[in-house]
Amino acid sequence: MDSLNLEQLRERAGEVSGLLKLLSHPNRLLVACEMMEGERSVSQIEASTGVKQPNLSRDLARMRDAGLVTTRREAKQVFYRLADHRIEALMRAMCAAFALDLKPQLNSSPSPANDQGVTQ
Amino acid sequence: MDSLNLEQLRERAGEVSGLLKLLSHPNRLLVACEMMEGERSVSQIEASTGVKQPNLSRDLARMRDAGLVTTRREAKQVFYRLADHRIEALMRAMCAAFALDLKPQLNSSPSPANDQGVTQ
DNA sequence: TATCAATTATCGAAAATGATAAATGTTGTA
DNA sequence: TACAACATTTATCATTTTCGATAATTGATA
Repeated sequence: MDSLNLEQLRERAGEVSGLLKLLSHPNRLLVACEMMEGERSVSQIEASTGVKQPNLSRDLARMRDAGLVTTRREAKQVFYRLADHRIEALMRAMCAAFALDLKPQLNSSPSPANDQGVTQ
Repeated sequence: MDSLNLEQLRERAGEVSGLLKLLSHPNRLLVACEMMEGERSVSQIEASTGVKQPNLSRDLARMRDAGLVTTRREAKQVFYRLADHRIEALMRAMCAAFALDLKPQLNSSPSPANDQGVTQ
């Protein structure tokens, strides 16, 4: 029960997997999570994630090209924000599935669904 | 609001992004979706997804190594099933986010959240 | 041993990655 | 204007990983 329509997914497999690919690297995943809190400048993201600027910029460009984020320039700084609410929804679901806290405060379930020891 | 705990994610970014990577290829995404309906033999998956056997086997091995699927042998055939309920939850959320039907019958929302034109 | 199912091995092409250097664009200031 | 300082982007490179395709191998059954 509760399975996908395979025919439908076949058509959109490229599109969907392409978006997933953008979240399938530690750096970009961190970047996306950082932007869950709202608009961030490149330097802010660099500082909080530790990703080096040139690579960060390249990753952000990929996300931008995919329509996942939008940008706004203010003086010297460029601010990025998540443009795709599908990604936000997906990330929230991801947090729930992988028992990642949302805001530091909220931590209802101790550690459900974390007994698989998955590595890569 | 509703953002991730960055510190926590940093520790698990590799683990989580590694699992996402397994869904970030059209073939493996289709394979995972096929298994949402239940246990499937390799030949069944090959037939329904169109992925050629050697590559399919390699992809299934990756998923197995990641603990995402488990196998059961019955005579000549090997049956695969999703072993990770986190992935199931994630995929259901993905369907919701990307407006992918669950079972062919159910199609409540016409096409919400599909106006971004994401390609990559 | 013949046959079917699945896995493993191998190959070349394409893409991703981290690192470094160079080039933009923007602002303030002499 | 010219120029320095800052933020970001683009270019480049070597290395690694991934991909599709093909061939060879293993495992199970009759």
